Amino acid sequence: MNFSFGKEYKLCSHKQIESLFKEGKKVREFPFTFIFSTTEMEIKYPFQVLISVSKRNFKHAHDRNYVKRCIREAIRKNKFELESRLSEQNLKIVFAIIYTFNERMDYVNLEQKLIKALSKLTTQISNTNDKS
RNA sequence: UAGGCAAAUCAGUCUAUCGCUGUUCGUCUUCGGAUGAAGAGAGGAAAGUCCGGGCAGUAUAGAGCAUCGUACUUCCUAACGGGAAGGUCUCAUAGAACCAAUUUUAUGGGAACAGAAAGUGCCGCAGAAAGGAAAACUACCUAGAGAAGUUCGCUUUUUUAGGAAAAGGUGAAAAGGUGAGGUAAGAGCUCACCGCGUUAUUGGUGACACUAACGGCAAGGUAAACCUUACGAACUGAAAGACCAAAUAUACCGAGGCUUGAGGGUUGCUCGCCCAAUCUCGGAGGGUAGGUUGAUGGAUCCUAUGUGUGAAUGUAGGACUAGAUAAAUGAUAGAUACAAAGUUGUUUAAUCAACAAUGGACACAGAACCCGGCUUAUGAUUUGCCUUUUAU
RNA sequence: UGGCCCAUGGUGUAACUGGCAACACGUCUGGUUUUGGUCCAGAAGAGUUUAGGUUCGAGCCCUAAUGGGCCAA
Repeated sequence: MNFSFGKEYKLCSHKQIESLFKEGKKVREFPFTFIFSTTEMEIKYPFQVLISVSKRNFKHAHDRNYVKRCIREAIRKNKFELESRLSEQNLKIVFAIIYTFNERMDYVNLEQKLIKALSKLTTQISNTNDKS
């Protein structure tokens, strides 16, 4: 299994981000908010992700960096279910993770929450895809 | 034991698993990359953005005014509002000179510390009077007039004119202080000592200091009020700038202009100067939204040594490649060094001490062109000084 | 990255050259009313975001910090 989580997974395109926030669908699962949409862009892996931690909730840069690191780490470990499901349906998506809580969490705690949230996201994606 | 001040040091280390961003080398390649190995990867404040400089672009024809900043002296520095050494003033504590005023010694702290005899403003309430010194509420003195008492000497009191600025009272502040003489009463009116000012000698690079003579004492405070004086400041800011690639609209509307100068630039203004015709300004629109560079070896750090009181600096030797860009150093598990408390054991009649084991903390905080400072945040250890409390 | 501004009762705002921190709404008490509202009378509630400094005296002047907001790109 490949645990790597490099630059290819990062959503960097300005246009994509703008359209994502305009047209994307929201899924809420405390303490995260997901915004996702499908894409026709040529990307290597089934998804690209954007992680956002608000300056409003964390004043200091080191706190924001810590939370982002933890989220990255958690996704890196738990991306397979999402990846496999997407490749089954031959879908490519981009999504943003927004951390909406205003306190730091332990990594263990955060990972559990994220797993739960990711599973919710996967079902949502497949649902919307079925409808369309 | 706790706190404060000053100075110094460190900001854990190792292993395993899975990862992140560059670099070098090898292999493969559809030349886009892929993959393996090696090695590198946040700070003392990276922070605040409070100053200064480098660097870059524009300008360079300047002058005056305005604006902003700095302000004891000398030095350090690329530069500074930073630092060093010194001077002066001031505060606290303790002591000395008989009280006071004032002076002085020791220790420790603080100072935005140029000018208030260039000018203007302000100084509420209180107070007679708050700025050219001025005035008489209580109280003092002299002279005139009146009243009452009388032992006919005078005493008390009212009022008028003057003297004086000493006492009381007001205030943050009433302008030299203490003592003596002097006087109707008083007063630097005079004298002694102290303080203050001016001038001069001497010492010091200088801020200033010492001494002497003279002045009789003016010149209240406020410049973190305007201001004056001296010195300094061209503007912009790496999202600067340079290059490559991609894309498009030398189109449309309005105003103005053609060397007799529209307009633009030059700091805010004035003058002056410069540029200026397929042009300038405004409007409404179209396209792009990538990459490379700038950009990490430097006013760098360490050691030795010379110069200097010191900040610094000369010489010699050695050391050092973070370079991300929706923004990299992480997560999990374990071990371990060092500090304190605690627990257990040994020793002991018991406690202390000693020894051994166990146990056991990481605060503040994340580079964004780079440096020098300042400020603020903060864990631990060591040294020195000061203060408080408790115990002996 | 660079630049600018603000902070005053529970809320929204005043306070001029430094000289007793004011107003409205709200709150509380009493009155009027059968009761509530309206109305009338009265009261409480702040030491001006924090810490220093200048000054006789600071909301105002100066310095530093804290929090909040805005602009350029």
